[in-house]
Amino acid sequence: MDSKFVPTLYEEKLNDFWVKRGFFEGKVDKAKKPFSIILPPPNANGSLHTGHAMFVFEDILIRYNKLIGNEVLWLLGLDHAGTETQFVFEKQLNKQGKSRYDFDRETLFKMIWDFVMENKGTIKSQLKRLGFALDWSKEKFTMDPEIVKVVYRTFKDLYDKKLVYRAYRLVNYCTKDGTSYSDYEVNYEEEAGSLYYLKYGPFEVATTRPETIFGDTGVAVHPNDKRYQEWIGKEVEIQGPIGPFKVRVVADEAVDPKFGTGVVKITPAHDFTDYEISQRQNLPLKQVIDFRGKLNELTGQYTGLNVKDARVKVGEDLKAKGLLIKIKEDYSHRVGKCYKCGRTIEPLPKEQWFVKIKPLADSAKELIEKDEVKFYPKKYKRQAIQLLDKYIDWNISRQTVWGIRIPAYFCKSTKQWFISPEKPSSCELCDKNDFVQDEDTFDTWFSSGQWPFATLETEGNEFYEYFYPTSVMETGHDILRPWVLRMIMLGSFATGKTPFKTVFLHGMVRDKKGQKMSKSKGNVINPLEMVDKFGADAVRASLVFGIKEGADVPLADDRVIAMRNFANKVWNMGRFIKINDENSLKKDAAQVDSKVLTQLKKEFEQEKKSYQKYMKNYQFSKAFDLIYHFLWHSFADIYIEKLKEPLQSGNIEVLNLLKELYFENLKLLHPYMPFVTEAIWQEFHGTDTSILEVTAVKTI
RNA sequence: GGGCGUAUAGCUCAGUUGGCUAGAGCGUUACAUUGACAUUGUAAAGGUCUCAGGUUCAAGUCCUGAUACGCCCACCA
Repeated sequence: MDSKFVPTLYEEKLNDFWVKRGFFEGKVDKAKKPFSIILPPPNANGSLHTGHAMFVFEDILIRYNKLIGNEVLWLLGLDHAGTETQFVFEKQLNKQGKSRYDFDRETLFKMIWDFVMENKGTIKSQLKRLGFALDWSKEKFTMDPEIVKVVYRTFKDLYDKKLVYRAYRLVNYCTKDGTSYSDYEVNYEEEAGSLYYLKYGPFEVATTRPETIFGDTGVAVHPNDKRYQEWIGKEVEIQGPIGPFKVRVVADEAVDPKFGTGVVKITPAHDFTDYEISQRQNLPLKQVIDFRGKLNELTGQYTGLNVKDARVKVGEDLKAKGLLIKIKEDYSHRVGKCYKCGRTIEPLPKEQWFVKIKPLADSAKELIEKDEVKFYPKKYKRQAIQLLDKYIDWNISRQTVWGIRIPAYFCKSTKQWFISPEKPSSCELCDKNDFVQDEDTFDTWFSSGQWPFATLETEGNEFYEYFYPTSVMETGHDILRPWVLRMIMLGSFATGKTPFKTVFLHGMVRDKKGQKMSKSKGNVINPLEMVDKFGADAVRASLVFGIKEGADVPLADDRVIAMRNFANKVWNMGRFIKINDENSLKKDAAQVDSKVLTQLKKEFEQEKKSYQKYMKNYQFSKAFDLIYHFLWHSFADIYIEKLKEPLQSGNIEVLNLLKELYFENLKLLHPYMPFVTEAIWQEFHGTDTSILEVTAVKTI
């Protein structure tokens, strides 16, 4: 054995060896207990980032379960990541001075498809470099035809059970990306604006958006506000920039009588609160801003102006007409921004497909409350329930080309929608064939929300029955709501079962100072560079060592170096034992105090017991800490030192005990540091053997 | 405004149902060793465990309150 463990000499070789031996190809084996994890599919639009390195927790679980003799499956998959990917791709196009409008739908789709296929390869090789024991023989992609079939089936089932409906309502629309988004793809930011106080018929109102005045269809006051009782229910005439118009005065609880004058102008088409009021009060909806973010033909001379310019112009013109009372400058308020491009989100009315959430959320809640799905760390159970309580209907339509096209067909003669995986041959109502397919694609989360059962189904019924529900869903706590909860909702809807028995949520990877990584801060670390420098074992272990489960973890050189040193220490323990193993048996060997051996055995038994307990409770950091301290500061620093002389003089009892306990510890350590442990194993037992072979494992 | 979380050594973090003479990694200091390992060993310095009350024989650990920071949710015309 070398005097140092050099990761680069082993990593690729061992990875190939594991794949070749098929250790992690999931098979139906009724004699064994199944243990399955579905990899949260990385977005196939770039390369691996530090967050993906946290999948190490899944690898620990998979390797541990393999070692204790379970049949494991860690299913590899990738996500097409609809709007995300299209956004990334369009940025590339823009660099070449082009835009998505330069291409027709089919061409654009094909271009993105090629782009994604290229990235898929990159990501897979990166996952492999981290030593992840995925089942490389069964790769899934969210746009695989078999997956799409399942997604279509779920959509139809939801529709048939009245849990999908089409509605014309306000959506979050990004006029730059040209698509609507769901509610939490909008980030609210504090922004300084101007608050305009307007003369508004008999009232005075305050607004940050005077340009929406053309879409006003009502004016609201609080029902108990004594100042305005006489007006409620009446129609009043308002002087506007392009002449007078009439609105109805309504009384609504949503109005805060203490804010401003206690009077609100209602623009149902361009403000969410106003939209809700209009629904309650039966006020008409009048769209005056189009999907490019410009004022439309209902705004007279303002037609074609973008929102920002129109705001200033309308303000000026109202002032000229004596309708502007005052402007409060530097008025700080919160504005919705597109989470991708940062542009202000425009609430616009649009016809879209929605999932009715309440029944789905209720059944998901029940599963969680009954612990059919368990959460680690435990605090997320309560958080999950709270989030489910607040879930609102889910807009699943996206106006992007890249995605799974919604299988909905509109019959132009009957004006009816039909849900069907393929274009219907004729209309059920009119017998004509006059269909047009919905242009939109599904929200990515609609397909990834079906991931566990959809992927397993494509492997056949027996396979599905064996591995579903999966054992653990391990992912970042940031996608509890958009992904984990949706999987529970859609999974239980489609299969009648929870898609996974346990949820384990890890924290975020930070830089060495504990700061969030971001391109603008320039503190982004590429995990693969760390692997190049220090080895995969070291990078993996550094993400686990000394960090409470679920907490954020700093990815820092000194932490990785410490783990590289540990790997080397373990290697050298083996080297020392091996050197003496080759000396072997002498008759005049030095004797040893048997108490030392008893003490060593006892310490090991305790270590093993605690290890098992920690692994069972998902306390990965503690289990690792245990091995770290036992191996380094007991086994090496105390026992090897104490037993050095007997060992070197050929005491076979000592040699055998040290060997046995050392190998046992390699097994315990293997889930955390697969490469160094396997490399050592092979140094002792030959390169055609593996620590992963069940025959090698007797005592964990 | 609602919810959650965190405050422990210079830095990054552990500390399970209260028993701690409070630990680890990195850093610092001294010494040792090229004898499995300098990616090493031995030892040392360094903490009124954010603050104020309370429960208890006993509190970093439980309760109440305060302060600071972080996250999630709702979103103000």
